[in-house]
Amino acid sequence: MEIKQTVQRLAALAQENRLGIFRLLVEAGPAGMAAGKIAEALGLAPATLSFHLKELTHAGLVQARQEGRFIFYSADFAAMNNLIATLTENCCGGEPCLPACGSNCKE
Amino acid sequence: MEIKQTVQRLAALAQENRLGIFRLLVEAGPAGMAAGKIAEALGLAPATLSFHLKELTHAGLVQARQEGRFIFYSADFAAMNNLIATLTENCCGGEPCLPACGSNCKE
DNA sequence: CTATCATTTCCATGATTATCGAACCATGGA
DNA sequence: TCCATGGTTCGATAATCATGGAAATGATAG
Repeated sequence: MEIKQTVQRLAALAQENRLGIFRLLVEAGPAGMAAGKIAEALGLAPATLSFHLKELTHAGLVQARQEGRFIFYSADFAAMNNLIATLTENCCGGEPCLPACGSNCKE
Repeated sequence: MEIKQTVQRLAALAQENRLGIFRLLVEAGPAGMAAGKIAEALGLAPATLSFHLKELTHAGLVQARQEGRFIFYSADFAAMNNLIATLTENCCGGEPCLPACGSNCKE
C-alpha cells in the first residue's frame, strides 16, 4: 500500500469520534448503519458526523450505499485488512512482531 | 488497550515524517539509531525531528536511551504489537479479518 | 407538486499541528 | 575550564482540523 494512503488511513482512524464510528460499523457488519443511527449512537451533530464520514470514506475505510431515504455506511473490511497487513509487514521488520496472530491463529 | 491510547498511537503514526521515522527505527532494530542519523536520513531540521520524536515517545512507540553524547531512539515493538492486536480485535469484528496472519503464520 | 425527512454542504470559529530559526542544555575531550 | 558537538526547548507562523448552526440538496410518500 502506498505510504501516502497508509498515512491517510491512519489519520482517518486517529480521531476519537472517527474510531468510534468505525468500530460501530465493524460491529454492524456488512449491512452497515444509517447515518442518523450513527449520529444518535455517538451523540454527534449531523454536520460533524458528515464531516467524519467523509474523512473515512475518502480514506477508503467505509463505504456508503443509499437505501430509500437513508444512507447506510459500512466498514470496508478489505481496506482495514490491507492497513493492518501493511503495518505488520512494514513496521514490524518484515516479519510480524505479533506474538504471532494473536489468539485466533492456531485455534 | 485504552481507546485514548489507541488514538494517540494512531495519531503518532499518521504523519508522513513520523511514519518514516518509525519505519527507519524498525529497520534499525533494537539497537536503534542516533537522532542525528535519523535527521540526516530523512532530511529533517533538528527541531522538527525532535518534535516528532517527542510525539512518538510520548505515544510509547519509541524509546530513548542516552549513549555518550548521542541519544539513540529505538522502536518499541511490544507497543506496536499491542496496537496491531487492538486494531485487529477491536476493528475487525473480534475475529481478525486478515486472511489470517498474512503469509507468515503457518510457515 | 409539495411537504417532509435524511443527509450534506457552506461558513465561521476555535483548537491543534507542523515547521524551523535561535537560544539553550548536556556531554566529553582538550 | 573552555570549546565543540549532539539534541532539545522556546517562540512565532502558517496550515490543517474539528465543531455545529443554518441553508441547500436529494429522496420519497401522498
